Amino acid sequence: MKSIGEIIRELREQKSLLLRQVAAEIEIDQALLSKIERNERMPTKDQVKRFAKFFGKDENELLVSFFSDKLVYEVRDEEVALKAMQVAEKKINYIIKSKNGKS
Amino acid sequence: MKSIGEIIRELREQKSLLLRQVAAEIEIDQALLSKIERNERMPTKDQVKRFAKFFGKDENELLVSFFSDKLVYEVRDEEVALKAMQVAEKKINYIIKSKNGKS
DNA sequence: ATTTGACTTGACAATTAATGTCCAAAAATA
DNA sequence: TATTTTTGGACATTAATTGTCAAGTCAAAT
Repeated sequence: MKSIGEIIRELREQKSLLLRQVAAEIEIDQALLSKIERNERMPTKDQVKRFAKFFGKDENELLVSFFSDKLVYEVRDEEVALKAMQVAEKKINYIIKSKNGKS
Repeated sequence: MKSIGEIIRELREQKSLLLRQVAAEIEIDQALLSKIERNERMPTKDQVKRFAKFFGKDENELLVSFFSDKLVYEVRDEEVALKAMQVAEKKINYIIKSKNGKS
């Protein structure tokens, strides 16, 4: 249940790399990477893909962390957060069904 | 499983009101209301509250529709949409637990 | 104690995304 | 066809997010 930032930091530490080294690879400012790792800034989708590639991690796995963080962020301090999330899930399910199984 | 826009349109039609009449009450441009009803624009949270009050609907009920729409929108055409939503729900649950039951 | 290297912080700039407005065009209604 | 309602689209405005830079903190090493 880790945030995208925590995951990235762990991956970096596992490889004993410095912020500036990873930042250079991903082509972002090291201050920005620092903020991303501490969840002070969200990376972009494209950056997440680059992290996945660089660290040899499954892209979709990281994208799930990334998007779930964004979703949580959207309703973080709303009273109806959980309910909204549950309804959203149903809506997504419905959309997916319409897309595929027409029958 | 209706969108916030559809709900608002239905409420307006049930009362046989014109766009301009409701728009005036809510204090928004009627073109904007038209767009909101057709999901071409999202209302703001505050506008949703005003709709609820004006139509005599439960505020939280409308807010759930509103936020769930926003959540869906965030991941609408992502492959990992459903998975991300499920993980987000778990994260929300976790956050709620931390907030309350400290045990 | 000073220097060095890694990381963090904060103010600000730049970019991107969303909402809001106006007016003309379309559609519906009388 | 005249009138009224609704919609479309371009543009303005505002808000939110990401990105940058320079200075600051902290710890380890010397």
